[in-house]
Amino acid sequence: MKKGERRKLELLQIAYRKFVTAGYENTSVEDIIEEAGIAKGTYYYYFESKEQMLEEVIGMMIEQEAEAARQIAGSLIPIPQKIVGVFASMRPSGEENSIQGALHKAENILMHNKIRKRLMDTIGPILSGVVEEGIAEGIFSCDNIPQRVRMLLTIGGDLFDEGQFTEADVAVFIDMTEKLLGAKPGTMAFIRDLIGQG
Amino acid sequence: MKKGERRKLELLQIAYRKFVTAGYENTSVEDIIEEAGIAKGTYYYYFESKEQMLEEVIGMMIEQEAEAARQIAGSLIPIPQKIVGVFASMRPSGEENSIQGALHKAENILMHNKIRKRLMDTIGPILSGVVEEGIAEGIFSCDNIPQRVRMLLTIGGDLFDEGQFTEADVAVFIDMTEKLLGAKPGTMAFIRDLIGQG
Amino acid sequence: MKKGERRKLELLQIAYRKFVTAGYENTSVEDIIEEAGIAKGTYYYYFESKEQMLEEVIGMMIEQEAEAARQIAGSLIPIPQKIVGVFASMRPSGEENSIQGALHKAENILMHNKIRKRLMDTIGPILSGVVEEGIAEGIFSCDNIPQRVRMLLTIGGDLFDEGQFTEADVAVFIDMTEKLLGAKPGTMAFIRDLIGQG
Amino acid sequence: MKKGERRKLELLQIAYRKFVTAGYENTSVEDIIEEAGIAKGTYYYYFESKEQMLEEVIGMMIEQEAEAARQIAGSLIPIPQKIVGVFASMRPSGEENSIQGALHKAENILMHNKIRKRLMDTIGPILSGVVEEGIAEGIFSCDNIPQRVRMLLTIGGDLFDEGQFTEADVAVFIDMTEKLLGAKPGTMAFIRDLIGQG
DNA sequence: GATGAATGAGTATTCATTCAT
DNA sequence: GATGAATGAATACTCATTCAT
Repeated sequence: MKKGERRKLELLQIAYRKFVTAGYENTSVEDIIEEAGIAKGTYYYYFESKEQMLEEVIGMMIEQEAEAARQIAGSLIPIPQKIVGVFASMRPSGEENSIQGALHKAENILMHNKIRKRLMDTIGPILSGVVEEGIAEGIFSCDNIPQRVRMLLTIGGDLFDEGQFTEADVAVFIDMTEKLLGAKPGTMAFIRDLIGQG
Repeated sequence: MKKGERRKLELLQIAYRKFVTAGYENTSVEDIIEEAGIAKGTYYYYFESKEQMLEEVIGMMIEQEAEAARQIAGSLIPIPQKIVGVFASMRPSGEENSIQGALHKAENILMHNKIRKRLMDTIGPILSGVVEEGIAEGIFSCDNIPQRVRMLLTIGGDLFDEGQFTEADVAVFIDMTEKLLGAKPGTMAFIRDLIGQG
Repeated sequence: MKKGERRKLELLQIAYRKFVTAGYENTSVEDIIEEAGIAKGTYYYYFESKEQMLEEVIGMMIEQEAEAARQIAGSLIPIPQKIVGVFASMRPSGEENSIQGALHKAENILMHNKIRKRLMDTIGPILSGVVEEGIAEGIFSCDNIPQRVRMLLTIGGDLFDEGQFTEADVAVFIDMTEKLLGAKPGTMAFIRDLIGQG
Repeated sequence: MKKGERRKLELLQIAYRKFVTAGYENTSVEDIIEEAGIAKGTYYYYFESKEQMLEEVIGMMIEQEAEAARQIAGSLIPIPQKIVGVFASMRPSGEENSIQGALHKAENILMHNKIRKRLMDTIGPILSGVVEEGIAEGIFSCDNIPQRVRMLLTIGGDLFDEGQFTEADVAVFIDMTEKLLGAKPGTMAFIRDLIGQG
């Protein structure tokens, strides 16, 4: 990695943290360069505009999550577990948990939505692949896979992103997943055990 | 209606149109008063701030849609039709159709999200009532009604609000609705006929 | 007192409290009428402008303090005590003590200065009278009485208005007062006992 | 001096003149940048806010006057002349005389007071030093020097800042200064000759 | 005496972006 | 690669005052 690339990456990471903490709109270019210790001009040497930087920041995030999802999809664990694993890969892990909360503050809707959309495009196909695999194995049985996957992702996002869901929510989600994919009742029941924190 | 009230209503309507057309953030107070032909001071005589005005604008919209939904829920049409009707009441009608498209431009996410949330709180209970009625009549059969209704609304919003959906989307939506509510296959099939425009 | 007069007085008192608490500039006409429970128009029925109201408020305060000073000057207590008494009459009493602190907040300089000036014009002559009386009695001995009184008031104001003064301040003040008025050393020493709180 | 520094200084000087002529509150940022021929953004590149600029303007003034006072205090002229010289250093000189008048217009109280306070803190110690020197030489004789100096400055400010004082004022001021510092009568009498303009 | 709707001039501040060096 | 001085459009909000009713 060249020197310039490293600096760009550093800027992206600083920006990511700021965007996600304070919101894209509330983070000024000034804020970013101040923390990075560089001059205004330097910033615009690396990025065309603030908005374009946002796209790169999001691209970086997405790529990480997509990579994790692909790993899971390609692994040897049971299909239902893969489904859940792919979902989980979309959720910020560890220390970023606090960040996730911030992602839902009113000021972050713009970023949140952009992420949502691109996540749908990237994770969607991966998940569809898993479902197809499940159909081949006889675990699932359904048509219109992309459409069903989209619904799954939509509801999953709505439910789990907020970080606030009840047991009833989970129960209904399990029920719906099974029915949507045409799985035997109980196929996805193990989800309930995975989700403790709520 | 008193003189002041009429003017306030007029301002709300102008703002509504602007917010929805150009986005909340891209509409300046200046824009609004210019069209209304009033002075800055007059604007602030009626509204504490631009943001508070947004809340009132949204409240106005919601109330209209909720009223329509209540009418439908209270009417004598078949339960499945009521479900669809309530959904339909959430969609802007007639001339506002062009507006609806705008509601999804990136600049409108803030407003869009505020509306979404409040719609969920207002329409949700009405829809739940209809589902309960359906259960009483033996048409539906399910538990955790509020959770299921929420999912229905989430997916419905995602699908239909954008104004872009395919036949496959509708097919899956019908399938999912029936399964989510525990209805006999075909119960909601008539939806397909209602939706022609896409 | 007619009805209108009573209302005007009430407004003056509300304004006085607000001006002195929050500062003249930070008190809007709105604030005043809100507390008084009257309409904008009514306010302007009683006062030409906000500034003119300030003059009336100050006039009211001054008149009260001047009256107290005149009483003391006309009483039968010893001359040195009269001097001190007149000084004391300028200081807000009792519950207004908290107010006095506020009178020195940056926001109140305008009002504070206006008061200072008018106090000088009103209390000055009264104090001069007392000094002349003291000269007649042989307690004091000096010329240019108004000038000396002015200095006394200036320093007294600077020292005591702030509410922050040390023993050394008082000692020097006593010394200076005696010398300025040509009194025997110790004549004003009793002041020290009067001032305990600081 | 770097390019940026020069421009900042230029802005400070323009602002100083405006503040002092028209008053701080009556001078808009617009007024300043218009005369400087720069853009809004440039102004805020150099100053965080208008208020912070005021602080810098005052700091600049104070530093000049303090420097003059220090020179006088460190020179070889007789002590009484030093006292007067230090006082004189506080008064704007030459062309700024017209400015001085303006400093007392009602609109300038805020600035005036800020200056007064900081002047007390800066000039006070210098003057105290001179008094101590005088005591060492046997010209003065007193305790509580800082307190006495403060009174001197307070009265001096009240008297001379306004630019309006009579012979009687000066006579009493001389008398008081001598007594306050414990000097022999006549020690400061030369002041009378220095002040001709009134 | 009293109302309250209407005015509109006035102002500080933000911030992404550019470009000569 | 890097700097940092300069830009200037954009904007929400305040408030004393007026006047028809």
